[in-house]
Amino acid sequence: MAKDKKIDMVILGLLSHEDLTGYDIKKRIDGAVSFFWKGSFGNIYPALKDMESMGLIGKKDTSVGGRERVSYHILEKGKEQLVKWLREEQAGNELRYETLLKLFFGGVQGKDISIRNIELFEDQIRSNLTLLKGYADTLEKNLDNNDHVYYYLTVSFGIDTYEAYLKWCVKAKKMLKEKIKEGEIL
Amino acid sequence: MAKDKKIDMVILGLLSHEDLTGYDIKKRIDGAVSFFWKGSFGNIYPALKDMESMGLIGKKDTSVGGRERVSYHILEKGKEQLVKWLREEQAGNELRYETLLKLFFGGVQGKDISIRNIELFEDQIRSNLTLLKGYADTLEKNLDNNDHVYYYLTVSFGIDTYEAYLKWCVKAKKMLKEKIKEGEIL
DNA sequence: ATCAGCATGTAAGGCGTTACATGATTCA
DNA sequence: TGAATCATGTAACGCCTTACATGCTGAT
Repeated sequence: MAKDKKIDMVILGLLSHEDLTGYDIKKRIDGAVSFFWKGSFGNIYPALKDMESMGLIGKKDTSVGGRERVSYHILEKGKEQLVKWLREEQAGNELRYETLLKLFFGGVQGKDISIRNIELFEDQIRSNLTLLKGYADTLEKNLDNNDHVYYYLTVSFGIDTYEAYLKWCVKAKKMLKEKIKEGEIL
Repeated sequence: MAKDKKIDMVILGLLSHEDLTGYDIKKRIDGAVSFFWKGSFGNIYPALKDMESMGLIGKKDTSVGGRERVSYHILEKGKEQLVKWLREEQAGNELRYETLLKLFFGGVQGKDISIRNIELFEDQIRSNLTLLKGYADTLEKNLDNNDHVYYYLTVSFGIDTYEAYLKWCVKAKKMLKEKIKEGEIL
């Protein structure tokens, strides 16, 4: 009974679709997954090693010329663990919004800083939104592929929430401009 | 030049409003802040100790009877650090949505599990939403207090995004029911 | 020739969670 | 009397990030 480390689940999930190298896995995570999960090499390679030794995944040397390349594929035991995790009726959803933290404590200085922080957040969200819409366009084209439906749903979650964020930004800036009256310095 | 550990900023922010014990700080974080930031005793007490030794905050024994009690208050140097952080034009906003991770890999088994996971998410969001609306009601009553405006904005961020989540849940369940045709087992 | 991208990995350090350990007070 | 809440803290462990270290290949 392993401990269900989340990066393991991400890797198993990706490998359930196709064989991948550690480097590939990183690229996949940095793609459409990145807005709801992250991974790093220092994270991925050790996980790969562990799961291989536990018999969850298998490896194959796919080196080309002098360039080292190790591809991993999922094994039966790995698939079982993946499904077990999917069936568990609990999910740790966590957000850490430094922007909100700063806003929460915005009162300690002038409102300009808070407005500026919201604008920075807006910019960040807007560019993420563009990326997500790009993914959505591609996915929409073949929703007959079951897997694409699942991908599309996560992407549309991102789009919907980011759009809600942007609406909130407008409202928040307006409220700060109207409601905060300050005889402040700094 | 300290390292801007986020829990330090949370504590400095809270102490900028009122003197608090470690226990109080935990309670504050578990309140309206909890949906965008978390903290634990094993996190808070050491941070308090460090910041006291660095001269960012001061402590006072406020024991009552035999019950030990240490209250902390913010010092000038602590306030400077807080403001410095607020002015930094970058914010690490991170979400880790296990629900979305599970959905992303939903294709490896039947859609029922994915629908079930969305329903569980919905329940979780709905009860959080009720709490947030409670906070919002209280805060709305005196928005003449500048601090309350800031609190209100973070709470309304939560409400707006949670409402967007719920709308997405309806859409996602519908799409899974319509689009996924499976001759699958298990 | 050089730079970007492919490719693998380790090491140190940072941060946080969980569990443990202890004890007082208040209220039913 | 016992449970809940107040209150402080430590220790072990787990996980991840960052930086480092190395080397090949393909395109300009």
